[in-house]
Amino acid sequence: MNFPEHDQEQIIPALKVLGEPNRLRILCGLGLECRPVTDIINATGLGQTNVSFHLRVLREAGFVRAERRGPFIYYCLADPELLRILHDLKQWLEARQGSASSEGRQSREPAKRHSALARTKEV
Amino acid sequence: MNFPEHDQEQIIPALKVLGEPNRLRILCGLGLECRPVTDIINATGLGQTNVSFHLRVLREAGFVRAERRGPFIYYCLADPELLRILHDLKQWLEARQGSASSEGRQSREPAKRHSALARTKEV
DNA sequence: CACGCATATAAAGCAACACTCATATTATTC
DNA sequence: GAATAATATGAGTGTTGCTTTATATGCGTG
Repeated sequence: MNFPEHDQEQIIPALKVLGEPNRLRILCGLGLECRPVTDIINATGLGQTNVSFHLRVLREAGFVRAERRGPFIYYCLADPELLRILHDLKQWLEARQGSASSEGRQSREPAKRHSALARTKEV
Repeated sequence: MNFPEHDQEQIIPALKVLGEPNRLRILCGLGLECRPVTDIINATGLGQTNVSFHLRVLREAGFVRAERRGPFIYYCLADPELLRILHDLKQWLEARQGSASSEGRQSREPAKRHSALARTKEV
């Protein structure tokens, strides 16, 4: 599978939106039930203005829907299927956690002199 | 499906790493083939230092592997399966694009007086 | 229609992060 | 081992974006 730039540009805004802790918290906190903003404020402990800000971002990205009922505005997950995708990502990360031979740097092997034969080594 | 905070914290760093355009470009540009840094620099047109910076982030996040071959350091996708997950996300976004009744704001309906019956309306 | 509650918007402050410049490290070749 | 190529690291700068303070809008009730 390959991933042309056109497709990349399509998913980047979504990744940016999802990559913010408070925003993801709000999103996942919604679950399947619609909730008024006040509930979200209480559940997260964030400021009203801040929640409103993040909800706007989530709304404009199409992750949540908003509908007014009387004086309240209820927010809902636009499509619970999104959680499945996030779940897939989590699974993948967990799976990699075990098999990651070198998690970034190191490889504290005895340096293994460059013998012109063993020309490949992890960094 | 629900998504506890513990799981959220797990995927947020990954989302942050993937949500940066140049980084995603580097990652997807790798595809399945291992490439020396110079190739990446040429392919992307980014500065050497900048590419090196992003490669470090990708490496520490476990998205790419690095191995030295002589004077070059080759970078590889750690697991092509990741592209499948990104592809899923793209599919989901495309699917939503069509069905998104209100893409953020508006709903320019005739305001429909709050008749105590029709108490629900999109925002 | 004035008041109160629920939520949104605007503007300003501040922190995180991407990018660049200068320099260091590691490996190869002569 | 000095010179050169490939890549990494560190410090400084600018931008993006989260947060907050202040204010506005919309809806229900008396």
